[in-house]
Amino acid sequence: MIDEIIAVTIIEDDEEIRQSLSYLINATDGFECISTYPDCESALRKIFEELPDVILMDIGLPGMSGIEGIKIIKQKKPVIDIVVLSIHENDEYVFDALCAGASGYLIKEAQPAKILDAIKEVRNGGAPMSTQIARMVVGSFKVQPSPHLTQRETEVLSKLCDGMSYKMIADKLFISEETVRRHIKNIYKKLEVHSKSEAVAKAIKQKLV
Amino acid sequence: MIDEIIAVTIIEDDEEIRQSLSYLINATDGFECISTYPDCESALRKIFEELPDVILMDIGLPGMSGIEGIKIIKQKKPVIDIVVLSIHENDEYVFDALCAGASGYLIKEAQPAKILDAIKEVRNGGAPMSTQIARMVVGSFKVQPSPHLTQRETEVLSKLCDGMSYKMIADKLFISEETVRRHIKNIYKKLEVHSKSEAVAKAIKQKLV
DNA sequence: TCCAATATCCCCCCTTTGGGTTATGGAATA
DNA sequence: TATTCCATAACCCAAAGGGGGGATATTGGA
Repeated sequence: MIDEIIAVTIIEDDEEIRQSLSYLINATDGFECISTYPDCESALRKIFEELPDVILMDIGLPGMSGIEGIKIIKQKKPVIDIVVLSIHENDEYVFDALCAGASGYLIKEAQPAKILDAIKEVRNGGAPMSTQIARMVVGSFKVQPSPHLTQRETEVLSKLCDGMSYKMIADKLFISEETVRRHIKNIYKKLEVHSKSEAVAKAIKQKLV
Repeated sequence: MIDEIIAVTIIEDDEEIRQSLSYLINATDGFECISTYPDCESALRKIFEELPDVILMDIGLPGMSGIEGIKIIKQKKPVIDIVVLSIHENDEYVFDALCAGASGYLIKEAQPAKILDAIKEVRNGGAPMSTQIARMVVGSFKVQPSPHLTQRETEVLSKLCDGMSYKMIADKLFISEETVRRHIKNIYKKLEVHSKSEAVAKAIKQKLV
């Protein structure tokens, strides 16, 4: 696996960047740039025959956005690893790109060696990212301190999130529907909400369940 | 900043690991291990006076779990960076640890140089992780293809997730409540759910909104 | 040109939910 | 020991939600 040549495709509208990346890749042992495209549309017509191992993908493309392109490629060929090339380190598109299926996220100013490392790393099952991006991603997991729910309340809330009605919850927990209502009233107070859907939304977003 | 010595605290129940890490850190320029603890309880009694820059934290501790410890430390002193040391690369606790506030996640078998790098990296705003872990984290963002909702339906669903009632949605979109009902019926069909809370839960989990 | 999808609206009927109030026994804690 | 918190339970009432019909207008393709 490590000995094999990694086939890379570049999708990038800036011709200079495209060519210098392509040159860099072809000049390095173990890498081959098998194709380059200035936009997603033209790339999508060909890459499913070419089947590169890794795609270096710009986000700010003319026509179809890189995000859309990633979605389509990953849906059709999930084995292709996609590494995003972005201009800014602190990019609002990071999460969109990862949600769409990108496995890595680099800034264009990254040194050539970093880019080659990233290609190798993504091929080995890693997720190459700049340090700032990694911290953003990790930071997105952090949950803010939430109001304290009792054990029973948490239990009830979790069943609410499963879509159960008061009656179903009552049966499941072997308590009366009235008690379920009581717990839910208390939950609403603590979460400062006034309906099931608000409670469910808050519970899921704040990972209360 | 870069010139300053990074103060490190180690929380780790295995004495051998604890001491060898401590030795490693103290033997390296730019690092100082200011304290070590075999469990969270004893650490929590002291670290808020010692104020280390970085804590290397084991997860599988006797008594209070590392996850709990991270929560408490980050709640009280968010500036302290916490890097988790775990035994297995493919650890089920990764997400719990990151949600609790950890900024990095390493395996204990990592080479000494990697550990020192990680401490430096986390101090520079990065999120040091092994490649497998990084891929897990990034992978958790990917959304699976979802049933197609029309633009109007997505709009209505998003307002449902905000906790709005049929009536409020109708007013907001300048349509009748009946039309809102109709859209919601169609949404339920497509999502295969039978209540607002189920729809909201599904929408948020699958990032439909 | 006609069909399918979409967005809009209306009806009926019954269940579920949300907010208010009150009460009791047990456990924890101050 | 006294007090507070928790889980349990009941009642009332008005509003909201959910499932079943059916109807009309627009739009964009096949």
